[in-house]
Amino acid sequence: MRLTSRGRYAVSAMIDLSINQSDGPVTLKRISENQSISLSYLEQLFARLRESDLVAGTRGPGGGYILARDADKISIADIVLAVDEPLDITECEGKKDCHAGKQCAAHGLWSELSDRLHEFLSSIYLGELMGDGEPPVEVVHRQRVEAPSMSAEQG
Amino acid sequence: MRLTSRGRYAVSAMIDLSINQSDGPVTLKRISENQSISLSYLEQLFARLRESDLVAGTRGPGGGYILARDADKISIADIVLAVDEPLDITECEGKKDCHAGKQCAAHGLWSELSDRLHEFLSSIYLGELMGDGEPPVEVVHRQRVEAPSMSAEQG
DNA sequence: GGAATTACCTACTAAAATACTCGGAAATTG
DNA sequence: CAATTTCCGAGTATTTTAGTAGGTAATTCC
Repeated sequence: MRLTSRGRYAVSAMIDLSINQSDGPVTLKRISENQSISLSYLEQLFARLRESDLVAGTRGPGGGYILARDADKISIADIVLAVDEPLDITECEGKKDCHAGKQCAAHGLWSELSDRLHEFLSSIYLGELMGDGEPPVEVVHRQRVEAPSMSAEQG
Repeated sequence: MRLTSRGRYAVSAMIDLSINQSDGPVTLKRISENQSISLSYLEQLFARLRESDLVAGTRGPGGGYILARDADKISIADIVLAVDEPLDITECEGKKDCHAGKQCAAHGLWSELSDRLHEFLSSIYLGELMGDGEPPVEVVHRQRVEAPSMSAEQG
C-alpha cells in the first residue's frame, strides 16, 4: 500500500464530492475548478473510482457524479486502492533467490507494517471525516507485533 | 505525508540494518544484496538517513552503518520523512485563489487526514516491529474529527 | 429533431520522480 | 601501500504523474 499525490487527489476529489453532492450530481468540471486538477486527469481517476463502485455517473445536463454508497461506507483505503494500485514489490514472494533467513524476515516485517497501515486507512471513513456520521469503530488498539516465524515460506 | 516505494526501500533497509547490526556495522553492500537495491541508490538513501541522525556510518574495513539510536526510539515516520520529503501540495495555503468555502473545507479535511496518518506512523517504532521491545504507547485512540471551522485562514 | 451538456473512452505527450550508473575522494584497517 | 567502505556529485534511463487532444454516447431542454 502506497500513498502518492494521485491518492491525495482522489481523496480530495471524493471529499469535495461528498461535500457538494447535497445539491445533486456534481460535475467533474466543478471539482476540477475547486481542487485545481485538470478535467481529463479527473476523468481518469473517476474511471477507476467507478470501476471500484465508489462513485456513479449520470450523463447529460444536470448530470455528474454522486457517491455510489453512503460516505460512512467508503473508507480512505477504498479510495487509495482504487486509484493507486498496490505495487507490493516484495521481490521474494515465492521466488527462490530470497534465501529463507534474515533478509526474508525484513520482508515479512515490511508486509506486517503494510498490513497495519492498510488496516488504519480502512478504519477511516469519508463520512467520519466530513463529521456527519458516527465513527464506526471507537478504538483501534495498538497491538504488539510478533516477529514472524522464520519458516521458508515466510518471505 | 506520502508513502512511496522509496519510503518502502528505506524502511526495509532500516529493518535489515536493525536485524543485522548485532554483528557490528552493516555494510551497504550487504543490505544491497539482501534487499535487492542498487548500492548507489542505497548510498543516497543513507545520506538522508544520516542527515536525519537515524544512522551513523564508519568508514574503512569492518565499517558500515549502525542505528544512531535505539530501535525503540526510531519511528516509521522518522524514516519515511527522512527520505520522502513531505510535499504537501495543498495549493491554497496563503494563496488568494482559494476562496474561503467548500473547496477549502476539502483541503482542511485532507490535512486533517494527513496529520492522522503521520500520528499513526509516528507511533510505530522500529524496535517494536522487530519484537525486541515494549510498545512505547499502549493504545492510540481513534478520535472523532471535528470539521474545521470555515474561517478564511482555514485553507 | 437539434443543440447543449456531461459522462465516457483512447491515444499521445510533457514534466517530474525514481532508481540507477559512473567516477571519483576521504577515512580507516591491516 | 593496498583494500575496504563511507561519502560525494554529475549524469541518465525508466517509470509515473499529470495533462492534452479528439473524439463517442447518453441525456436534457428547447
